[in-house]
Amino acid sequence: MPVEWQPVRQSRTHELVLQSIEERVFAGELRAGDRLPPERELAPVLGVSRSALREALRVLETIGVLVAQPGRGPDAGARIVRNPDDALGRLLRLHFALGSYSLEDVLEARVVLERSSFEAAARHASPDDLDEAEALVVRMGEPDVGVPEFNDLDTRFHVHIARSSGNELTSTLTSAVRESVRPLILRALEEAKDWPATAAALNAEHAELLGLVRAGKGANAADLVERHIRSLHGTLVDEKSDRARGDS
Amino acid sequence: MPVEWQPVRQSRTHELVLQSIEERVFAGELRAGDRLPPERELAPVLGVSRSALREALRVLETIGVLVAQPGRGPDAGARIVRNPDDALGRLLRLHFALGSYSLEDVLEARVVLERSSFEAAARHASPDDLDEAEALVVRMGEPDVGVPEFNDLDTRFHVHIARSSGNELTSTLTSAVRESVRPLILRALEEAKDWPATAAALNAEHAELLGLVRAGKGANAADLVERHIRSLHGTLVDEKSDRARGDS
DNA sequence: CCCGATCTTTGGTCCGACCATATGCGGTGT
DNA sequence: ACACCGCATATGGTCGGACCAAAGATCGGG
Repeated sequence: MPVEWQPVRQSRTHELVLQSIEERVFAGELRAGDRLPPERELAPVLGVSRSALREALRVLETIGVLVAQPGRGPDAGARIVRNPDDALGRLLRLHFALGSYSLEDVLEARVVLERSSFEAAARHASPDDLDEAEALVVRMGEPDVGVPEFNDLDTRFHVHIARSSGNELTSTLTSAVRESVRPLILRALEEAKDWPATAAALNAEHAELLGLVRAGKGANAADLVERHIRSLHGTLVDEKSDRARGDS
Repeated sequence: MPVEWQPVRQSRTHELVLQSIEERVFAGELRAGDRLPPERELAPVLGVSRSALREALRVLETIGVLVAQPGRGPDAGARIVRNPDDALGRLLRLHFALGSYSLEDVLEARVVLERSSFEAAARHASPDDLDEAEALVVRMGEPDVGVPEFNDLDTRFHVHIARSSGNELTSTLTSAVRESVRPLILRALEEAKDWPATAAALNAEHAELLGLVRAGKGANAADLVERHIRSLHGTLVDEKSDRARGDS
């Protein structure tokens, strides 16, 4: 009796439909790019109403496994896709907002994931990847960048490095985790005392990071990105407690 | 022109509803435990049909942010909750099945996450946590455990350590990533030549891991869990290529 | 042969009804 | 007074049918 009892509640037909479609995915019968039959055909085949079917499809859509387009032609209808990033991002954002994760948890996760990303990027990144990252750093270094754009570029820099590490999963996770704290970072940057100096300091680290990756010094890059992230999150924690005091 | 254009397509009312509810969550107006108004009340307030509202609620439910129960009383209705684990697990399982992530990606992610988990657990785990982990290892060591139960206990051991690391986010990620390859590991174990020997070997490592965590030797535990995971995934890769040859 | 109006397919929405479930209330018998 | 049984009610879940909107397909006219 090691496992706790858990509610059996089945009934809900849209879950059965979901299960049925999932099985096809697991069995490899449904692959990315495949089209599902039109709702009006599939529903009676499965023996459910169109509403129930639609709720199952909506679930698959939020998971990033399906997209639907009205109209006619090869691109219309419900298609199986692989787009986990938005789904994961939304999931983490909401749960972070609900307090499922503390800021410290996010910090540690970022450190762990991005250390790995930078280490792998130092080995696997292609010249094109590095050039693109370079362009982001250059843009961030220009004096006219506002806070929102800087935040956007910063996110893209970190995510881009993760992407060029060659690991889709960790890059997706990195992107999602970074996204989940984006509003916090944005507000922290907005309230920085001396914005140009802050931006310059942050971007100097970006340039150094990129240099280390380019030189193949993965271990050094990992250490630096850990410091980079920890210092930024340090200001966030202060910010958060400030706000807590202010709100109370 | 740094950012790519992206489709504007709004229209879909259930997405607007979703956005509206999300905003309340981000603003802190909706917190875990809160109840939403009944669908029949909320829909007209938002100016949408009940179906559209329901599809939005379904999205929130699959994200693990909402649960709904029929009936009457304080537990009935739609409630905000924090249950990211199932949602994340399903997401990764499906995307892994669709080939969004390679087995190597999952391997690296597991290594990175679990190294961190074991290192943190060596510092933060409570005696109760360790005792529970101990019970799992003991059970895994008994000779009558079948493959499915062993796989289940193994999963729970790794997830339990992650939980006791004190980091909700990495433990959720660990659990989800481990879940996504569960069927593969299950099949690999089932096809092991000498199952009792395999189980004993694996569990010896579990016992050693637990000992290191108990002794506070986080770095050693991290190294060992990395070897532990890599060796297991090594058999998985073989298994997968075997199957690829067989299926072709 | 090209262009535009119209048709057809397909997802998106709405409405109204009914079903299933679980609580709350009230009546009834002891 | 208390226990039990059954009905009312609130709530999510499902169903069926209708209509709307988008976008390629089709066909007719120039």
